[in-house]
Amino acid sequence: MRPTVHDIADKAGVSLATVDRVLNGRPGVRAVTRAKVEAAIAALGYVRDVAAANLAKSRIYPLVFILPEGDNPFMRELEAEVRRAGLHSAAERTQLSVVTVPAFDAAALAAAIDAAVAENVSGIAAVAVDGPEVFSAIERARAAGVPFVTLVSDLAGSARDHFIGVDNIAAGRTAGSLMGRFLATRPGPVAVLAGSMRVRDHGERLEGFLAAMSAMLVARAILPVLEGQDDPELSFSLIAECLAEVPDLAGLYSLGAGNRGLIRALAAAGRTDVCVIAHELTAETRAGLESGLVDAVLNQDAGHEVRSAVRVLRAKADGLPVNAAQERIRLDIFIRDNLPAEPDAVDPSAAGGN
Amino acid sequence: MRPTVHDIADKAGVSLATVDRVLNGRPGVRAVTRAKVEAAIAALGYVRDVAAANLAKSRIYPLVFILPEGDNPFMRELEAEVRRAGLHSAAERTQLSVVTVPAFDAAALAAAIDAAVAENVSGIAAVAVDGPEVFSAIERARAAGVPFVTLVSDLAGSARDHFIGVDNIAAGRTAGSLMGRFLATRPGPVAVLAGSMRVRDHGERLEGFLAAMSAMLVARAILPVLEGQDDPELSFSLIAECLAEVPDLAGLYSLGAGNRGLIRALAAAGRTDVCVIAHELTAETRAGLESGLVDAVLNQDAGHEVRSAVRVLRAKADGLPVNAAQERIRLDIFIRDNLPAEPDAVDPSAAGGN
DNA sequence: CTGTTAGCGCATTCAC
DNA sequence: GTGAATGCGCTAACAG
Repeated sequence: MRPTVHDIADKAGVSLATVDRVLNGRPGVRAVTRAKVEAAIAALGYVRDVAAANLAKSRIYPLVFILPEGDNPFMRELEAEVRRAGLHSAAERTQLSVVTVPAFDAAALAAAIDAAVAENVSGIAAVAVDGPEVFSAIERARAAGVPFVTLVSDLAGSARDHFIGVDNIAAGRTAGSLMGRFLATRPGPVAVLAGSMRVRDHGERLEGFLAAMSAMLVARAILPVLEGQDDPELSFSLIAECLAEVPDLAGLYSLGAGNRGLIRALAAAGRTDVCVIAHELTAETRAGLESGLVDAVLNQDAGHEVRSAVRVLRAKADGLPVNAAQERIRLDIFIRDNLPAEPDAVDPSAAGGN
Repeated sequence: MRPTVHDIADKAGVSLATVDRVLNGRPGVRAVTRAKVEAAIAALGYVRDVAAANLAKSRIYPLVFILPEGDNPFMRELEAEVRRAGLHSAAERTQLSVVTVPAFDAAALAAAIDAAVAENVSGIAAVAVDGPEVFSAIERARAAGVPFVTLVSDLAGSARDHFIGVDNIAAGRTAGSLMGRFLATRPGPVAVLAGSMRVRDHGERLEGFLAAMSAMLVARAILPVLEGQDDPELSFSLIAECLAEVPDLAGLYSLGAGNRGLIRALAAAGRTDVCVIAHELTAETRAGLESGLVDAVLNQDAGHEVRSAVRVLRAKADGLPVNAAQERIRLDIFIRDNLPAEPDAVDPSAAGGN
């Protein structure tokens, strides 16, 4: 049987309470006593039974996810994953909630962060918008002792505890590399559709993409970036216009959302020959892959991200270390042939996750 | 607060023990009493606290993984992942062990299965070899009440409870599709290196690959399959010979192991122009991607597979349902640009996993 | 500073 | 058939 607190209490010749104090780094223990207990812990190779600990402290951790509102399918999927995780979050003694704010709006995000802090939550995860208000709001949260993680789009240099999302520069590079290989020697310029440069993920993806394209053997013109605000309508008109103006367009990299509009414009123009690479596997991009209109989709798994955020925030709330390697979010590549089965009805009894 | 067994006992006007009996489907309860309790459970929307339940029944579940021996890097990684999972398996009250048997040897596998059953384990996961001995051994295990899952390579039609691994036909199709796109209009035949047709995953990958290649616009000759027995030396000579005999070889699909030999042969011949697609991200294939010798690697995450196997076997042992959608193993595509960071030192404190 | 005690939600003897 | 009592490993009042 593996050692318990009792064993270490016996071995150290102290009481359970004292063991608990040193185990949890609480004050009120003489240095010598502490040393004895720590020696016993080490000697017995004790590891705390987290389940039992959680059971005993029937504390619950309210965690809030702040996401952009609107019909960005990936964000809605993220929201759905939070709700899904919420179904069996009781087991981890967390209580998940979602707050939505206008997209690309730093002031609104900052206000939502402050509100969450005022509500005394145990942790905040947010899709970061770049802006000074956001930086200071994050600082206030951390000053108030509230753990904070950025989700999907990072804000390096801020006070956030952790970033949960893919390496967006590598994502852009991957897109560029695939685009180059798929196009091979075929001539023609490449267009890029972004949402907004106010979120860093879009900027980083563009950076990686340009780097990879410029490293290709075949030099290729990259048209000026189109900013579609992640809006399907705006994206539709931007792409439609681009297709009309650039008849020899060879490739299209969509590094943000608004893909519904993009696909509609391509279909309307009957341009199945353009090599299209988009981000996030949603109903739209999946249909695009299946119909052949889209060639590859780069994806980050929303479910993984949500679960990772929960784990990290809980760890931070408890002052425990997080294993960075474990929490690294992978960049998935999907083509028509490795599409996962359609996600079917949610099963609340589901646990863990891969 | 969410309802507990006490609440339902009160509501139903019975004792804790009775509640527990109906909760766990144990006999010794009158139909009327059972109905009352079930009504209370439904009314309160009770859901069992699994952590507390596990704590109470301090039972442990010995699970055994049966893997092929030898220096197949993917199998060794699988083994390492089992040990890694074993470090924090105490939390799930499981005790993991690994048994290795000669590769592609149905009789040895069957014997190992029987031995595990004799040791009275709570569950078995094995990389299945095709053969009648294996079928009957699986049947004996199941007859003895021991849950059984196939890992990596399935044995559909057998008595196994579940298969944990990728859809290998889709994997082959993906390889074929990528190969076709990467080669584009470049002429030349394609070679296929397999391990052995005695494991179904290799057969299925081949099937998918051939299907995708034959669906390509550009017809292309596929050379007869080379069987390298997952052995680096044998694979080396087969590939070296092939490269010598087929100077215009355009592509090479390695659907099994032995990639160290393959890469060595390519490097020796200086054939960086051949489009190479291989399986499993190991030190060899990673180096191949980085050096440009390998163009794409299809991967199944060994860590995910091990954790999935543990979850499924535990669920089966407890008679609980498994969420098939949750346990689906994805096929990862890696190219040079989306390679994950080198796995660093293992952190035993790590939990869960994505 | 340190120890005693009573739970957390559930499973399991053992009586009745 | 059913119920009372005890313990799983840990935390948290409350005493000393």
